[in-house]
Amino acid sequence: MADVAKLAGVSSQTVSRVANGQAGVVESTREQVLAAMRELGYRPNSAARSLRYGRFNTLGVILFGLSSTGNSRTVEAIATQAAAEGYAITLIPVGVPTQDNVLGAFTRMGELAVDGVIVIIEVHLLDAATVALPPAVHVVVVDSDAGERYPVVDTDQADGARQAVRHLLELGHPTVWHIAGPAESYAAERRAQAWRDVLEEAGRPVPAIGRGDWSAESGYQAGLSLPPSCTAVFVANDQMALGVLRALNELGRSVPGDVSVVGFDDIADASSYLPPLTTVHQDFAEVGRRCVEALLEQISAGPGGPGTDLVPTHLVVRGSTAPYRGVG
Amino acid sequence: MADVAKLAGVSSQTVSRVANGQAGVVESTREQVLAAMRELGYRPNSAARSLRYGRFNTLGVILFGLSSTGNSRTVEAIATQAAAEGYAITLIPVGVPTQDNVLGAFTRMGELAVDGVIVIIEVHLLDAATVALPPAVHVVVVDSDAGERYPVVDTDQADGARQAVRHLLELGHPTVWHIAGPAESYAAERRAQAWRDVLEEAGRPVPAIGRGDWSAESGYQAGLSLPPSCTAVFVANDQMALGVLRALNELGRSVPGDVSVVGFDDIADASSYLPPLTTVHQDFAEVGRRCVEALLEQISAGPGGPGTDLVPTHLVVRGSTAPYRGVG
DNA sequence: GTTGGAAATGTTTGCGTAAACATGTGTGCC
DNA sequence: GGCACACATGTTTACGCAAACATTTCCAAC
Repeated sequence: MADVAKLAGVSSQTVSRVANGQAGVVESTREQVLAAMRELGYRPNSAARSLRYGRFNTLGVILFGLSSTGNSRTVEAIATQAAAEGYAITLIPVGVPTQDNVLGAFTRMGELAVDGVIVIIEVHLLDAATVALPPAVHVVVVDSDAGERYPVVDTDQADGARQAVRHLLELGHPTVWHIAGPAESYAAERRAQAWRDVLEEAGRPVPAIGRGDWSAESGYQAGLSLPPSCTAVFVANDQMALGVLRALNELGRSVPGDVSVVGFDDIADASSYLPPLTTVHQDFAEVGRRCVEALLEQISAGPGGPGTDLVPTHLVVRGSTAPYRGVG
Repeated sequence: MADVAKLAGVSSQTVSRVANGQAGVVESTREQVLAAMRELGYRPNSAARSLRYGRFNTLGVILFGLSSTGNSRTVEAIATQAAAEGYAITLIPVGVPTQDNVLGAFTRMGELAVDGVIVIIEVHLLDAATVALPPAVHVVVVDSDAGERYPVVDTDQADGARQAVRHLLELGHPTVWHIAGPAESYAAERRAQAWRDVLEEAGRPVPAIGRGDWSAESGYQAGLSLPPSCTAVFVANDQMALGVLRALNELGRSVPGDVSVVGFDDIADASSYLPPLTTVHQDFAEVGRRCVEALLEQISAGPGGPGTDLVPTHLVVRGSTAPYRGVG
């Protein structure tokens, strides 16, 4: 900056004024400064800026993996929204979700140049990590049950699951099987709980639950274990549903002729499955948007109380569900 | 820091030494300082650190979208590798790939606190943006043809495509159709070129090319246009291949009985398609790893020359390809 | 011609950190 | 006992920027 000032024949303060577009600089001076900036390839040092202002204009995102589920779409929405608000996004991936790793991520985040943190992570791991999170850091949690400690933005998992199960019951199926996500996942548990609730409310038998790890392969394995009496399955995400479709195909049971299948997420590919998958649409973009909003609100206005902001879901009916016509 | 120093009854310099784990601090003093740090919830200000050191320990990643193809896996690998090296990742998403937006991203990146930039973006858009990128910023490009200006890390697209097409020819198919990605994509063009080359070398007819936009839906559309004479298709990515499988299913042609299909990417779901997809495996993690390595090398040792670092691919044979048995 | 005041520009200062240098404080050796 | 030397700790300074305050310049009104 000093070099620019010297070349333009002005003080560094004037350079600063020009750089920030402040008023009170005469046009001719401004021109000279801009010319000098160009000549020297000057760009402001954001570290010094941050130091001066006490803010980084950066948000941190702690997450497990981008490959899984809709995480990547949420992150993308967060990044887009943050960019629109003049913030950058810093990613802290936690490879294997051990407690140590999560603690490490929080510690690292504490040392990072961020004004706030969005946590996309299962909360039981968060418990232990809470201690490590500096109290001054603002936090918003996605998809978790931290409602008592932090603001939470979440998809309305329970409602989506209810819609899915009711849809199958309305088609006449005597009951609905369920292939859940990992037991450690709060989202998986809520979907499973809603499934159970609807069945019990309707006075239907509650079949044994299946489990997968969100991957198509695990859905395939779980699908192979479905009994012949099963005519309707609610699968906790689309990728596992893909595996279930494959399993049913190998078992010689047609979808939706013999078995109806509903997924969850409405990923882009779901409409191209064989058959196109009936599934629960999640608005990942909206979740990301609200996260950023809530976090910025918190940063500017101080910590808002905990609480949960639910983003609605809706069922998308495609070709994988059909009326009940008896056990094949 | 000053508060910590006062509480511990030492100078701020000693606090600094403790914080950085430097030698030359007696155990008892160190204990006191650490205690004071804990009590005050002290955490070092990274802006000041960056200002002092002239480095940010942050890498920027410019990209289109995380939802597409293997981008998210590459980004994840980049983030993981960077974290291992003590660097954080800042994401700069470019929503719609217009030239303006790309320029904007580069400008923003120039103002951001990053030591280097990894660009995951088509290079024809990069051309215009090059001007805007400050010369002092280190750059590594992924999956593009910037080989003459920047170091490039890339999957060996051409070799992967060759393996795919040769596999189909070896199965006895008279020729191989191709459904390519968007024409603007360099990766898509290289895969298409390799497909054409292999057919021409083998003296086979080169059918008209199909096109999609990488999405399953576009693959479905392209798949519907395949002529009855087609017995083998090489699809430029797995998601489009999923759409092709659906199209062939609707057309009443069996895979692999009537038509063999090969994809590209080997995404996790591909093994659960109906039938499980034969595809070209890309090592996204390795690409991410090498990117970070190359960039850090550049940062520490000065600009390495341009050039391309190719990550090998290999064919994974599953259930979607079978020997030729005449036109169904 | 002087004076007042607004506008343009310059100077000082501090943000939090760590390198470089300066100052203690003790230990061992002659 | 005195001296040298190693080691622990304190003081000064600069990193790049911008707020706060200080100064200069210029014009208008009398």
